[in-house]
Amino acid sequence: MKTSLPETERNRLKHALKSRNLRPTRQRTCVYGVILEKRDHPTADDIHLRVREKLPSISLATIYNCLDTLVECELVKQVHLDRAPTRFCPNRTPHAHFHCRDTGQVYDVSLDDKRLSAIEQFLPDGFTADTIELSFLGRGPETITVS
Amino acid sequence: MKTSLPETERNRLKHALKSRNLRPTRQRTCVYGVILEKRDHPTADDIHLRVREKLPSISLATIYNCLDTLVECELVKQVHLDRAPTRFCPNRTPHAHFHCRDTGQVYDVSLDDKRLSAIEQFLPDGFTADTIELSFLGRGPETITVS
DNA sequence: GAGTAGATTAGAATAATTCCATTTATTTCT
DNA sequence: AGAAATAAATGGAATTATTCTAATCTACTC
Repeated sequence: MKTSLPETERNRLKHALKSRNLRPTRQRTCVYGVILEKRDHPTADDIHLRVREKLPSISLATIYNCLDTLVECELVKQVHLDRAPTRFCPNRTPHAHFHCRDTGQVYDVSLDDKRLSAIEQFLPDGFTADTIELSFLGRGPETITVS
Repeated sequence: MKTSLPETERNRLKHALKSRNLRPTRQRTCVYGVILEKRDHPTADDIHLRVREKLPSISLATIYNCLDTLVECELVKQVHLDRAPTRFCPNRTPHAHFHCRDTGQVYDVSLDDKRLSAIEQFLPDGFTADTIELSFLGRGPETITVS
C-alpha cells in the first residue's frame, strides 16, 4: 500500500470516482499521483514514461483511459497549445497558460473572478460560455539575452 | 483571368507574396479566394473540397502548402479549438473565437486594444506574449430551447 | 527561349489518439 | 467463500490530421 499519493489527494480521487460509480484502481491512482507530483504539464507520453517506473507493464491505452476518467472527474484539465500533443494539468482553479518560446515550459496564469468576468464581457449579448481557454505564447523572464 | 478574388484582395496577396519572394500562383490565389468567400472557418479539408470546384486536380498537400504560405504572409490565421482539425480564418484583426456546442459554428469575437491590453495585464512581470489565443465554448443566441 | 529556383503533385510516412476484442480485477449476490 | 456480473486494463490494429519525399511541372531571369 505504499504509494506516493498524499492522503488528501487520495481522498479527493476516491470521492470523485465513487460519486460516478468508478473504481480507484492502482492505475488511476498512480496516474493521478504522477500528475500531482511534477506539475510541468506533461503529455500522455510523458505520463506513460513516469508511471511505468511504478507500474512497468501499464499500456499507453490505459494512460489515456485513466486521463479521460480524471478529466471527467474534473480533477485534471487538458491543455491544448496549437496542435501540439495534449498536456495535462492538476490545477483545478481557473487559469490560463503561458508557453515560453525559448524553453518550451508552460506556466499557469491565474484567473480570478474579476479577470474571468472581464473576459466574459467580451461576448456579445445572448452568448454564454461554459469553457474559456486562454493561452499566451512568448518569452519568460528567465530567458537571458546576450547582446 | 476570371477569378472571383476582388481587386483589393488580389493586390494584397500579390504584394504580401512579392515582399517574400513568393509567386502568386493560381493555386494560392484560389485558396485565398475561397477563404475570403465563405468565412465559416473551414478546415484544410473543407477548403480542398471548395477549391477543387475550380481547380479539380489540386491536391491536399498543395492546400496545406498554400495555407502555410498564407499564414506566413499574415493574410490568414490558424484557429485551434481543442484537438479538432485546424481551421482557417481571413480576419486579420485581433479577435477571439466562440464555438457553439449546439451548431458547431465558430464566430469571431473582436478584441480591441482595450481588451487586448486588459488581457496582457494578466501576465506576471517579466513575461511578454506575442501571441494570445482566446476561445469560448458555449451556446449562441440562435439556439432554441423547447421546454 | 534555356536554365534555375520555386511550386505542385501523389503517395508514403508520421504521430497522436481512439477503437476493438480479449483478458484480468473487483464487486455483488447467494 | 465462490460464482456471476460488471468494470477496467491490455496490446495491437485502425484512424486521422498533417508532414515529408521525390519526381514533375511552371514561371521568372538572362
